[in-house]
This record gives sequence, structure tokens and C-alpha cells, in this order.
Amino acid sequence: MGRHSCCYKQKLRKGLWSPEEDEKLLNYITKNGHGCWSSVPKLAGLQRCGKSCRLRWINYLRPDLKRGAFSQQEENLIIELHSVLGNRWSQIAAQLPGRTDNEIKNFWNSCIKKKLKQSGIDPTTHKPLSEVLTENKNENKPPSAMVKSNEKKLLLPPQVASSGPVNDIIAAPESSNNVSCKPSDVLRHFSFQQLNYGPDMGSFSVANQNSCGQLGFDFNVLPNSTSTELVTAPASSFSATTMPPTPAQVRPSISLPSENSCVTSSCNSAFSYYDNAPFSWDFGNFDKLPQAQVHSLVEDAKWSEYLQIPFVTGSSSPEQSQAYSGIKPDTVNFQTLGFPQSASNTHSKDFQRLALAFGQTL
DNA sequence: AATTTGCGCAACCGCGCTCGG
DNA sequence: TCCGAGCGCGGTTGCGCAAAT
Repeated sequence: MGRHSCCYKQKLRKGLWSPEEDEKLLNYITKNGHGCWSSVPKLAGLQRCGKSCRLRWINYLRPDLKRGAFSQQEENLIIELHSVLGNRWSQIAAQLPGRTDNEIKNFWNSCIKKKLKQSGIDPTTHKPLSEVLTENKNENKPPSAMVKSNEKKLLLPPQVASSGPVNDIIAAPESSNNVSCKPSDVLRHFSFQQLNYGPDMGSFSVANQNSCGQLGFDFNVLPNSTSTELVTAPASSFSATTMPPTPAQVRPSISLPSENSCVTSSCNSAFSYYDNAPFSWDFGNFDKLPQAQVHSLVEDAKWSEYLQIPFVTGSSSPEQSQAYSGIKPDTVNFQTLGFPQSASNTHSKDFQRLALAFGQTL
């Protein structure tokens, strides 16, 4: 299992690529594209397996690769992303144009890890080493470096599996007492207070504050949406059948809590616009919502299907937002939108964990 | 000068997922 | 529904080079 049939064939070369092989592969793909990788070596006249060709192209021959050392900005971004994504190198690489997952992985293992340790930071948890050691001692567990092989077995990443409000929410299936919280039920609690027009001439969003002071939702409707009537309708008309659009229409997001929900809403608007998604919504103030209610909400099938690709908004810069969302924001418009300049670090971490938890469990 | 050690990086390996027959 | 091929990802290996002994 796992080994390609082509690898069993005889006379396939392995090891370093020669300049002649590189030239053959480069010429072939430049002229024809790669198409089916398994057929590339034969068509290109190479004694390699398709997998090897793919790897060589992606990591070395691709014309859009950036060569040379990582800049300080790139290094900072990698550390930031790793704190959120863990060892998801391909996702991290997606935020660094011209860099490959392999390159970043090597850079992390050979350089950044060392630097973080020297600075007294645990590269796995991104917490101070002293704190990590204390936690491990208290929990009677070996240091993080020693539990590496067990990480794969966890449904949630290590930082999510720790204690804290978010983890309490995720790990509270027994807490579904009397609360029945369908999307439509939650939505009826809202009183929509503001209508904001975005800078993209036509997109607008509804910023809301919920009437019970517990959970906030923002709905952003963008140009060419067929459902613009939703934002002008009273809150009570939102229902599970009209409000959650098809998954294709929806870009789910989890935003950092903000003092000003209007600002948060604008951020989402920007994300959605640049991703051409007609809708987005965010969840706010999770910490103020009864855990059972959140759990019910997450458990609800209609919502969970929209939570499969979470991303976190509320970053303090376009670079960060791109890092979190995977979407390239337009810098000018982003600034025009009044992106929040700061967010509670505690909340930030909790919501990052929540996003990861959704991605891992739903 | 010869050998050993350490490091960075390219490439491989194994696994899981998706998709089409 | 099952199965196999293809693909992508993350972990690991091992080569080549430079520094240290």
C-alpha cells in the first residue's frame, strides 16, 4: 500500500537529478504541461517514476519558485502560521509565494526550531519552555518533544486538547441538556442594528449585536448575490431553510471577538469579496455563550457542513489575514475597510484553536 | 593532510484521500 | 459498493559540503 506501481518497474533511476534529466522534464512540461504525472516520465524520456518527476518539478524546476534565503518577514510569517496550523507545511507554503512545503519544512527543522528553543520557546506549542515543562510535570506527561509520536493519534492538535474554554466547548457532548439551538433559533435572537456599505460598490454587510448579549453573527452579502433581500428582511425571517445557502455559496469564518462588531463585519466582507463568495458569517463572543448552546450549534448538521474549511479573521495586517484565510486581500481596500489593529491575545488563541478544532472534528 | 562531525537540503517513503471504472 | 490508480502530504533518510578535530 502506498507504493506506486511504477516504482516496482525496473531500471528506474533514483537519487539526485542530473542537469540532463532536469532539462528533459523542464522542456516537456513547458511544452505540454504535466497532465497525468504517471505518464510524464515516459513521454519526457525519463527513467524516473511519475512521483519523482512531480516532486522535482514542484520543489525545483517550477518557474515561479523563489530562490535564496528566507527573509525575516517570511520567517516571522512561518512562525505565526505554525502556531496556528502546526506542521501543515503545504498550508503554510500556500501563504508564502514561491516557497515550497519541503523548503519551509526544512527551514523549520534546521533553523527556526533551534532559534525558538534558544529563545526559550517550545517549537511545538509556541509556549515558553518553562510553562510547557510545568504543564507536563503537573499532568505527569513527558515533555512535548517526547510525545511527538502520539500527536497523530489525537483528534485535535495538542494545543486544542489542553484545557480552556474552547476545549470545554468542544469536549462537552454531555452538555446538551435542554438547549435546542438550531441556526434559525439563534438567528431569531438578533436585533440588526447597522447596515454597512463596503468600498467595493455593492457589497454590504449587516453588523449585528444580539439581543441577549451572547452570540453574534455577521452576514455579508456581496455583489451578484441572489439573496440580497436577506439583509433587508427582519431578523425573524431568517430561517434554516432560507439563511444557510448552499455550501458553494458560503465561505465560513470564525472571527476574533471585537469591541466593535461593525469592524469585524467589514473584515469578513473583504474576505468574502476577494474570494468571490456570496456569503460569509462569523461567530463572535463564544466565550459568553453557554457551552451547551455552542455545542448544540456545532453539532447541528446544517451548520457543521459549513464549518469544514474554517479560517480566522480579525488579523492585524493584510499579511496576517492572508496567512489565516488563504485569501490575498487587496492592501488598499483592506486598509480602507478599517481592519482592527489589535485583538485580545487570549481570544485570538482561543479562536485559532476553535478553528482548528472545527477543521479536525467536523 | 586526513578524518570526523554537523548541518542543510534534496529526494524518498509510506500513508491517506479522491475519483473513476 | 468495492477496488485500484493517481495524487498530495508529512515524516524520514541520506548525500554532499564545510567546519572542526
